[in-house]
Amino acid sequence: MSAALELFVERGYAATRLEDVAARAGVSKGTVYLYFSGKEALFQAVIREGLLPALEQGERLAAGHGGSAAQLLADLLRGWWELVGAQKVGGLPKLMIAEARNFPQIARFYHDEVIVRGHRLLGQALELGMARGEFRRCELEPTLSILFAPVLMLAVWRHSFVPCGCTDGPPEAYLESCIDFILRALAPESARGGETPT
Amino acid sequence: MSAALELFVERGYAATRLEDVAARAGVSKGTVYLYFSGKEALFQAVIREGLLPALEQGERLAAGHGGSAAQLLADLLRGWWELVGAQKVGGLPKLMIAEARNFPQIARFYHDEVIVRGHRLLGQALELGMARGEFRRCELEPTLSILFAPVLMLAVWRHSFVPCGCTDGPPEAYLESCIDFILRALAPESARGGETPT
Amino acid sequence: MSAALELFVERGYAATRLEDVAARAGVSKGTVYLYFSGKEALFQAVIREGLLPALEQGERLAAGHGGSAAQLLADLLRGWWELVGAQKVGGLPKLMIAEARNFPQIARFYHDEVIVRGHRLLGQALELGMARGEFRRCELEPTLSILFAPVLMLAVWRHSFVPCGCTDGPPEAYLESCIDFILRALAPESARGGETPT
Amino acid sequence: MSAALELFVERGYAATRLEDVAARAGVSKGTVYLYFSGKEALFQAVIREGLLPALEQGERLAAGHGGSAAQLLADLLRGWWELVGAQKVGGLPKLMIAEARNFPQIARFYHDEVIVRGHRLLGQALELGMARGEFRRCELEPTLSILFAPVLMLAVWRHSFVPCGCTDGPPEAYLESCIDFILRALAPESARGGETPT
DNA sequence: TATGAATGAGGTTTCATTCAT
DNA sequence: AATGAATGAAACCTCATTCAT
Repeated sequence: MSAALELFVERGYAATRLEDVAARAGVSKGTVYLYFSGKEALFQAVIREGLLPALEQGERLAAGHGGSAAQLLADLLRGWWELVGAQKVGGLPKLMIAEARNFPQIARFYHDEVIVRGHRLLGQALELGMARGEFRRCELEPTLSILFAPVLMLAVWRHSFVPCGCTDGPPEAYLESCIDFILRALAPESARGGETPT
Repeated sequence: MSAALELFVERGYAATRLEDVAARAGVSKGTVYLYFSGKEALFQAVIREGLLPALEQGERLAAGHGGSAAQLLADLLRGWWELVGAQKVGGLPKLMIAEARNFPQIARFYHDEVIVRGHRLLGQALELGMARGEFRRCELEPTLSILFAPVLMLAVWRHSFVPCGCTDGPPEAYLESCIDFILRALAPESARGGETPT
Repeated sequence: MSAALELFVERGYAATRLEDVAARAGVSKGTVYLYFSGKEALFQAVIREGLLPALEQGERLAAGHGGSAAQLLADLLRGWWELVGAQKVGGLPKLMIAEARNFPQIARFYHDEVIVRGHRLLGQALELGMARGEFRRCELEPTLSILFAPVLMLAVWRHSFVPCGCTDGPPEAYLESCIDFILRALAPESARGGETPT
Repeated sequence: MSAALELFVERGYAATRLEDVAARAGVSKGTVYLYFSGKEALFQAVIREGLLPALEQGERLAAGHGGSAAQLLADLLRGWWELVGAQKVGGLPKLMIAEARNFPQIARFYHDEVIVRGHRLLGQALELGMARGEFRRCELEPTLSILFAPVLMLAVWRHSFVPCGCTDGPPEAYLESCIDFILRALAPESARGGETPT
């Protein structure tokens, strides 16, 4: 499954040959069929079992957090990067983006069990911050999508343009820039001089 | 080429059959070979000729803009959405993310001619804002990647999860939330009460 | 389809490779898929279109017949042998016997459209003979199955044991022995001295 | 071997997976190879050891028979049905018909050791009847094939069309009809009024 | 210019067979 | 004696590509 994850992320579903997966896993082609009923089942397994452990760890982190909302938010983003973004499973977002329309069922699973659950996690930090007055009041849903987009894109980039030699895509060091950017955007209205002009 | 764009975006490169491209274009399979030497050449053409017109229009818009930097930035983002994100070419980012590693040459072209050039365009607005004191001072490159990520992700979403029935993906109205979010994050330091805590 | 018929009859469905069918037909493997959606569809076509023409001709023969019932019956059997048994389609009974359980739907089609219809044809001759007093009175259905069995077996033999060098399988001359045997068994009771002892 | 017999008869040689044979026999796949050197050897064993016991019993029955030739013939046919046709080995004729051309050596064995020997057995009854004047004089070989065809077909049918729901194929009750039919056809010429017309 | 029949390399999948345990 | 994980040859099927019309 680790070999399959790598190759699916590298090449996409259709361009990945089961024979290559087997070779990278150090077994023969037929052996793959002992454990997965076919290519699609292997894909499902890769998706389903890829991110759930990281999510659970994230939920534990949130539950045991004692600092400010800003710190919790920052820690969640840094934790996500360490546990997901910088790992092999960090390729899953790219993979799901690429294959969602070809596997709607799996896409819905990923949406419901990963994205929604991840938003719920970040949403707790956001609500906490708003309740405490650390953050300005804002709508939960669009804000969550927006604030997570840069760090998500960082992971997507690592598995698409970066390996092509386009190294000036988002460098990893910019994770801190993301966090800074996000926290500034969430700062309370009262602390600022004027409104945002359009 | 329009048919090819649609299908490549929907299904990815490998899963798109030339026969389907031909069928959607209303011609026969052989006819495709009269205009493109093969599948890869068709893919190249789709990528190369997809976004350049929109970029040029964006550059014209920037050149003739007379308002504030914030307005210019907002107009560029809105213009990108109207001309690119909401159009069929709005699927190109998803397509390039999915296929970059399979076509490194094309990825580099896309990076150099689309991404870098797009950043240069947005960068002008950013620099203008910093020079005028409308925006706080910040590093150009990470900030550009970060501020464009949410709206880029909006387009990517439209072509991956949204067609799978995951409708709570960012709706178009959230474009304005993006702009608001970005402008808040770019607001000058002096206008704010405290530093961003970590 | 002619090549497919030959090979299916020779080797059975599972042991026939599509590539061999293509080779015998003088085309390439892929060409088969232009005309049939797969192996099973090819099999269906072979069965469905194999015997119907011969049946129709048999029905025409019966309709225009003016001789005695015995002559009609004999002509039908001889005609069946010439048009079916001695031809390539004469392998279809063997094929259907071998594959019926693997393709129940096709078996039912064959039963309804070939066997039942064939029995109806022979049944006309039998009923005519009984009405005229040429044949003794007997139940239609078992008698039809019984009287057709020897000539059917002759065709089955030709495509199973005969090609294995078991040449003392029924030769074609034995068709006349069949007819003689059958007509004797159908002779009126009154013409005979005693009952059949058991 | 019992499991193999069932499955070979049901599905044919090629479509039978050794794994299914093992499963139906309640052992593992590897165990089959402890007793048979491979699939073909298993097939051979099934054929070779399937019908010989029944034949021997038939020969004993003939040796100890004291009744009329007609009674002997009828008893042989009834005995064959009970011991072979109605048993699992009754599927062997269908199996051999289907696979003869794929296994010519086995086909010749079956022909020499089963068919020829069976004909010899029936032939004794036929010769006895002709010598006694119970039966008309006729050529031995074609007559044997012809008279055995209906009851053979009954067994073949049981394993091909009947399991497909084509129940109006030869019902088993028709065994007696067969015997009646055969004995009528074998009745002496002198007992009949006229010749068989053609 | 446009077609579509034909091709064959290459993919997924099956399954007889082996062998260490 | 029995197992079952592993193998790889071979089958079915797809589809990019060609070419005569």
